[in-house]
Amino acid sequence: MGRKPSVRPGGRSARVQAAVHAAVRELEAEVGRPALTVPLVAARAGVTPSTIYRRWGDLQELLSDVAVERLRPEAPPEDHGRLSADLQNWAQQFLEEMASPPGRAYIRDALLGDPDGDNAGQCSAYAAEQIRIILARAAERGESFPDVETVIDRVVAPMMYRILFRPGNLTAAYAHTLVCETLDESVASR
Amino acid sequence: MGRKPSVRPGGRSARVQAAVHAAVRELEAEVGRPALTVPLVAARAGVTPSTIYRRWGDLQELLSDVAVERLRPEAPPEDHGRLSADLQNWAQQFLEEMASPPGRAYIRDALLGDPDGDNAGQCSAYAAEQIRIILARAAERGESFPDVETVIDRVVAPMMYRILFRPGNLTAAYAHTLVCETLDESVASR
DNA sequence: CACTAGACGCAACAGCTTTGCTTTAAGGTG
DNA sequence: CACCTTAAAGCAAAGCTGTTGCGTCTAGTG
Repeated sequence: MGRKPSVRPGGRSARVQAAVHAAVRELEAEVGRPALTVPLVAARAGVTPSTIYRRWGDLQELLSDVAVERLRPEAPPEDHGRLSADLQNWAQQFLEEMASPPGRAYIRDALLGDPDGDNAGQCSAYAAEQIRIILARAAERGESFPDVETVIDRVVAPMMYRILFRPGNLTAAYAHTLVCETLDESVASR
Repeated sequence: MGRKPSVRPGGRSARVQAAVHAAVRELEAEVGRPALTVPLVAARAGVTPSTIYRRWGDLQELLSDVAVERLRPEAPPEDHGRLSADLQNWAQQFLEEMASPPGRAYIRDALLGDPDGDNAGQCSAYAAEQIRIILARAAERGESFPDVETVIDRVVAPMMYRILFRPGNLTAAYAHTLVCETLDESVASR
């Protein structure tokens, strides 16, 4: 890849990057995603279109970048004192966020303009990190707990699959069930 | 939506649809996906570009249609006489097909030009149907078996999640483990 | 302080996409 | 079977997007 993060961190390039990202977010809110075009974004950002084409390649890759940024969790998961509560809470928030129309749009964007699957990997890493934190807390408390991969396979993956491939029918109860099943088994296996 | 399947089934429309789909497949093999353009496809299909734009909207939606067609299973899953063998076999074939570079490309295309998530739903339905057949056979044999949703959550979803979000590291052994865990539990729960 | 290299601006061009209008053909009706 | 209605395809022109070569500028370097 070697395009996006290798930007000459402090200076003109950084300003351009920030201006373009900001322009995308503004215009997305103003005119809607389908009406976005590279020249439009460029004009808003005070940049020439060719700059965007050279740095990002096309609109999809740019949107992919912005989407990943938006999918980054802003804070570590809340601490409710118990693994089950932590995980239930996190899973339900995650589902709510990701299953909402804007959430879906971001996921799709992140996946789409992403030839190397780098941005998608980033999204997955965000979720994994949040889960790691939750499980680390459980470890400190002396609770038994599953490993990160198991939680991803049993909780995150099913939710994502449904979000992407089966629009509709996504309830908090579904997340609840997934977490319960995962934890029951992890306890049983000890 | 009301664009694709509502075509006036028999006649010119159908011929055009077939010609365009065929043109996409041919050109995809000849010049590669990134070089595909609407005018190019139109020329090969013996159609004017505006026809494609009016019927499909843009190249992505057209590719999405073609991709879904390619992801449709050609035959019912093989019968190996035992649920575990049937499911193991199917899961490994599925993973191999979907995780391959062309498989990934089709999945991405199918998801991409798909505003309503209609095509994605179709993909999911294909997999569900194959699983349903496998489980129905198990039922006939008197074996205990999980339900379709469970298999999707425990086997299909984790594979798809990894394919989409974590490029690399997809082995047949992974599919094997997923199936084993799913079946063990379903047996234990009886 | 001069130097090098990467990034942006500018401008022109090629090609895609859109759109109004016309023509064709499918399916229904008397 | 001929006619009528209507959806879809052809055509052509206009607008806009995406591409590329070249000159300029800024940021890091010796």
